[in-house]
Amino acid sequence: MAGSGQVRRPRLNRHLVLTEAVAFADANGVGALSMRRLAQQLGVAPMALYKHVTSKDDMLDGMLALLLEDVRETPSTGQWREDLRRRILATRSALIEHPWSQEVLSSRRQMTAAMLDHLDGLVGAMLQGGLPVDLTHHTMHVLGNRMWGFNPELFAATPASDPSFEVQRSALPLRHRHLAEIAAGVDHGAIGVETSRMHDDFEFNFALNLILDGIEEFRNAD
Amino acid sequence: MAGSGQVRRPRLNRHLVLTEAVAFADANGVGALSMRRLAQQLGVAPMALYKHVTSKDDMLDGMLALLLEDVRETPSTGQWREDLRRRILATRSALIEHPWSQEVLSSRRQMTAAMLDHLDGLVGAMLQGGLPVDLTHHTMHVLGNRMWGFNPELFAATPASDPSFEVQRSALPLRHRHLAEIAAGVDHGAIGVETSRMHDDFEFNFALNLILDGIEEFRNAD
DNA sequence: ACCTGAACACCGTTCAAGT
DNA sequence: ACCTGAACACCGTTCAAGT
Repeated sequence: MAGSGQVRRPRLNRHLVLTEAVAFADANGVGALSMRRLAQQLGVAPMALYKHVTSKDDMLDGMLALLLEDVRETPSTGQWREDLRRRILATRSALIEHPWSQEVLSSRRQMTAAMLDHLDGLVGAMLQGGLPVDLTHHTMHVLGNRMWGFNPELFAATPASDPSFEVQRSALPLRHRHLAEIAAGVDHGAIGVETSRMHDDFEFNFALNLILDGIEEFRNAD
Repeated sequence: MAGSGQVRRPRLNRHLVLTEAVAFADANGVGALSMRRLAQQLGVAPMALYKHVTSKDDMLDGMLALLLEDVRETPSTGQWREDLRRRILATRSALIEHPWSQEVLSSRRQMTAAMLDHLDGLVGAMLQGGLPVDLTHHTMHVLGNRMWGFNPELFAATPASDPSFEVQRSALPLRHRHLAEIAAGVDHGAIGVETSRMHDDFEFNFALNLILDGIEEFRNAD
């Protein structure tokens, strides 16, 4: 007679765990999302989840990947501004539909494959639309915050001491050609902490001046 | 002989708790910051903290307020672009010096007094520099992400059902004149959920077009 | 007024065990 | 191959008590 949670239990798998986790976070917020509560909702012992997800962090990364998957299906028009606008608005819609995603995104310390795929799609839209490489690079920085809703510089700066840094860099051309292409523009030798900070500062000021100049023009046109 | 943690204990107070919490988060990240560990570092029982801080959330808000205090001291030049640039760069420096702040900011669901003070200072710099009210309003939205490092729309949208909404709104003119001034520009009757979403959408697209137009100009000038 | 100790209801994750 | 139960080392916060 106890009608608590799910009655059917259609055999767990990663996708089911992730979709259920997304639904739970949508309904109750990430703060309330715990492995134990999610397991209970799935009518399963807490440790059953760990067969399909290596940790809670892995689960959170998987949840974000789920959101970004939808965005990747945005069709291409061949015009970079229109393509870019559509993709960015699609990303924004996804993040707004799942308000917890912003908080989760800003707590991640590593770029996941899903995030890199997503960025690569954006860069691809610009390059295929004929935008020069250097301007494409700048544009990614200008738009960074506006897509994710947080500052990507903070985790683009993978410390050089991290051994996974070199692996990630060498793997770039294979999975993310477009990212590799704009990275080649700045990659003279190793990027130290100082250099990378200088680069970030440059990009930030570029974006800031762009915005301020635009506003000033509006003002003078009035 | 056990040299664990602090030896002196100069009587707890709110400021001491907050500065120590900031130092702890700087050193170990917010993930590692717990009431128990902070108490241990201060050489005090966990519950001693609760005399100076009402909850962990209150402590996190206090920590952010501490960072924003420094920014408020930015001197004024009378030129809105220069004043704005300085304040934004000062904010950014503060957030970068304390990397945990972005994550904490994006987990807050309410604007605190400290955040409103900060925004009010920015709006004040623009209005006093002669920028029209409506353009000042737009500029705040364009710059939103770039200051905080996340999208302020998400928590500017206080639900109308929240009783504290009206209180906050009526208290605005007293503490935050400049914010009240730009709010008056859109505040025709109550702002429902639909209207506020439409407004956010408009601001988002305004910012996006501004950036894209700026980039396009760079491209053509090449 | 300020701090303590024990307790409550939680966490993520391990390990050995079940089927 | 997939799931369970008990256990470990944690959480934030309450309450009654100490000084």
